[in-house]
Amino acid sequence: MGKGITIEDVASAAGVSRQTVSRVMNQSPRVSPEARTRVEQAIAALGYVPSLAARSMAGGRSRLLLAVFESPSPETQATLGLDRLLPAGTLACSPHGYRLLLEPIAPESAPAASDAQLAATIGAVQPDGAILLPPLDSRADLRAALESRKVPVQTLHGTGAPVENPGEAAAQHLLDRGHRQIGFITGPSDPGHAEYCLAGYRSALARKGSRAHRHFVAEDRPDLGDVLDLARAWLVPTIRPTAIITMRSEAALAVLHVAQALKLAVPRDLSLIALEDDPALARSHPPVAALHDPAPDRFAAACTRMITALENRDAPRSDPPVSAITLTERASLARAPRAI
Amino acid sequence: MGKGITIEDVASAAGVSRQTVSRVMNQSPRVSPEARTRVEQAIAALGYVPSLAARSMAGGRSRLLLAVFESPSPETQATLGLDRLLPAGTLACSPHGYRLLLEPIAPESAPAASDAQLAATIGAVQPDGAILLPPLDSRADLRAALESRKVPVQTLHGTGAPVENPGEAAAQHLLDRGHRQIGFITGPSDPGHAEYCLAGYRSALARKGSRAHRHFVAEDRPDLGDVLDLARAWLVPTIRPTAIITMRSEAALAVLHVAQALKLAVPRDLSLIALEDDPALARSHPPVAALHDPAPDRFAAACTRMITALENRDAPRSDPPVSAITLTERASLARAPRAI
DNA sequence: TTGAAAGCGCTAACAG
DNA sequence: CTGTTAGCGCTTTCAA
Repeated sequence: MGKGITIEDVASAAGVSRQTVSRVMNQSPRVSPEARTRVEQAIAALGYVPSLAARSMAGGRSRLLLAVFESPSPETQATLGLDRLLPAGTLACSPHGYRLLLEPIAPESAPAASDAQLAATIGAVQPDGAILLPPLDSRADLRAALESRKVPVQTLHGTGAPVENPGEAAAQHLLDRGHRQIGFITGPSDPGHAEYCLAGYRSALARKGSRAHRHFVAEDRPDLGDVLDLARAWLVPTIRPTAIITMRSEAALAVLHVAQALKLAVPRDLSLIALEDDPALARSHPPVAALHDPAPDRFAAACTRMITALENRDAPRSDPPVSAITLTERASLARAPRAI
Repeated sequence: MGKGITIEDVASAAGVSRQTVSRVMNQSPRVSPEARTRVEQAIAALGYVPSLAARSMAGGRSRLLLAVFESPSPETQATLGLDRLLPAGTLACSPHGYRLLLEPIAPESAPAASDAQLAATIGAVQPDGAILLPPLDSRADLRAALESRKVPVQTLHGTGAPVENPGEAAAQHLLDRGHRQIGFITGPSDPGHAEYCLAGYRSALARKGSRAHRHFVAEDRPDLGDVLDLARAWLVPTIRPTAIITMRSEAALAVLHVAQALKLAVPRDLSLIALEDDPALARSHPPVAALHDPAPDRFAAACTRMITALENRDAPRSDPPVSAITLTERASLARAPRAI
C-alpha cells in the first residue's frame, strides 16, 4: 500500500507548500483554518506518517526515550516486570509521537563500561531523554553519564513523595485494623529487597509499640515442608499472630493451608497479606489480599513527565501526584479479633 | 564531552574525505590499509558514533527491528518473559549496529486495528524487519500487514525443525528412563498452553503404549490443599505413578512434600519434572528437574537471522540450528524402579 | 498567513 | 583507491 508517502505528496495533494503541512503537524497556530483542514484531509486520505529519522535530523529532536534497565543475570532472578512496564510506557509515549528504546545495563557493570555503552547509544540515536528504571535509579554514575551528555533523566519516583516501603505499607494496613501480633515471612529471592521490606515492617510495628517483630519474623525457605512447619510453629500456640505478611505469594498460600488444617478461620482468626500479587491468590479459598505494585503506572507517568518537560521547555508545569502502593483487598483481611 | 561529532570531524581529523570514513564504517574493501587505520584511529580518538537517523535517511536502512509482542492484559497473565527476551535480542543486535523497537499489540485486537497500528509504526520508523513473538507468530493478519509493506518477518521458529512440545519432551525423557506410569498436572494459567502441553504428553505416552494418561492426569488448583490432596490420592495406593510432570513449579514442590511425608524417596521411588523452571526448584531438597525454556536464545537467533538476511540479501545462507528445549537435570530424576 | 531557501549527517552514484 | 556531486524528508530561518 502506501509506500514512501512524503510531506511533499501531502503538500501537493492539499495544494499548499510543505511548510504549511509541517506547521499543521507541529500544532503551529499560524495556519488558516481552511488550509489546516485541507492538509488534515490530505494526511488522512494518503495515510501519511512523518518519518522519525527526517524529523530527527532536521528538528534536532529524535522523539526517542531510553528505557534504561538492569538486564537480569541468571542469579539476579529479581523479576523486573518488563512485560507490564514496557507496554504501559509505550502507550504513554505514542500519543505524543514518542517511542521507547531499550537500553539494558549489565548488573554490577563497571561505571566505565556502562558509560561507554551509554555514550554509544546517545551518539547513535540521540535520545531526547532517559528513564532510569529501578534498581538503576540509584546509580549516580549512570545518571551522570546521561546528564553530562545533555540527556534529561527521569525515574519512577518523580518529584513527589518518596515511594512507600511495601513491608511498611502492609504492616500499616494491618495495624490500622487493630492487629498488633503481625508476623512477617521474607522471600528467599533478592536479599536486598527482602531486607528493605523487612525494615519497613519493623519500623511500622515499632511506631505502634508492637514487639511482634521480635518473635514472628522468619525467612521463607524453598522447601514447602519448611514453610508449613514454620506456619504450624507460629499458629499452634495460644499466643500466635493475628495477621501474617508474606513476601512470596506461595508462602501465603502455604500459611493459609496450615491455618485451615488447624481449624483457624481466615480471616476471622488470621489475616493474610502477600507483598506480591499472583492470579493464584485471587483464586484461592478465600482469596488472599496482596499489595498491588503500581510500577507500570509510575513508568507511564515518568514517560509523560519527560515528554511534557521536553515540549514545554519553560512552562512551570506541576507534576501530577505519583501513584502509591495500593492494597488489593480480598477476603483474607479482617479486623483483629481481640487485643492480645 | 563529545557533543555533535560528525563524519566530517572524523574526515578532517584523518585527512580524508567523508566518503572514505563512510567506507570504513561500512566495511567496504575499497580502502587502503593506511587510510583505514588513520580513520579508525580518528574514530576512536574522537569517540565518533554515526547517527542512526542520518544513516537511515541516506542509506534507506533504518537498522531498526520491530519486536512485536502481545501486551499482557490483566487476565492474560501468561508471562511472556520480556525480562529475559529483550536483553538477549538487544545483545544479538547491537554488534551489528541494529536496535530493537517495541511494538505491543493488544490481545485479540481486531485485524483492522493492529494493521493501522503497524502502518503507523512502519511509516514513522521504517523498520528493516520485524520479529513476531509468540503467540503472535500464528496471526496471519499481522504477518500480512508487515509483509505487504515490505517488512520481512521472522519468528522464533526459524526455518529449522518445529519447536518441541514441552509436555512431550518431558514425557519422552521419562519414558527413555524406563518410566511408564507417568502423571501430569496441568497449570491453572493459560488454558491454551496447558492443553497444548497435555496433548504432547498424551501422544508421547501413546507411542509407547502406556495408558497412564487415562489415570494420572489432573488439573492444578490454586488451593495448596487441593494439590496436596491430589498428590496423596496418587501416591498412597500401591499402583501409583513412578514419575510426575507438573506445569507449575509450585505444584512440583507440593508433590515433593507429599512424597516425602509418605516416606517415598525422591528420586528413588518417584521422579519429578516441572515444565517451568524457578530458582526455588534448584534450592529444594532434593532439587527438582525442570525444562529450560530457550526462548531468549531463540529470540536472539531470530534477530541474528534477520540481520544476516538483511546484509547478504542474496547469499545462500544456511540458518544455524534452532536450539531445542533442554532438560535441567537435577536430583529429582532416576530410572524407573521396576516394571509395573 | 504563507512560501522559498538552507541545511541536519550520511550514503549512493558517479567521476577521477 | 579516492573525492565529488546529489539528494534522503523534514524543520528552521528568513522573506514576502
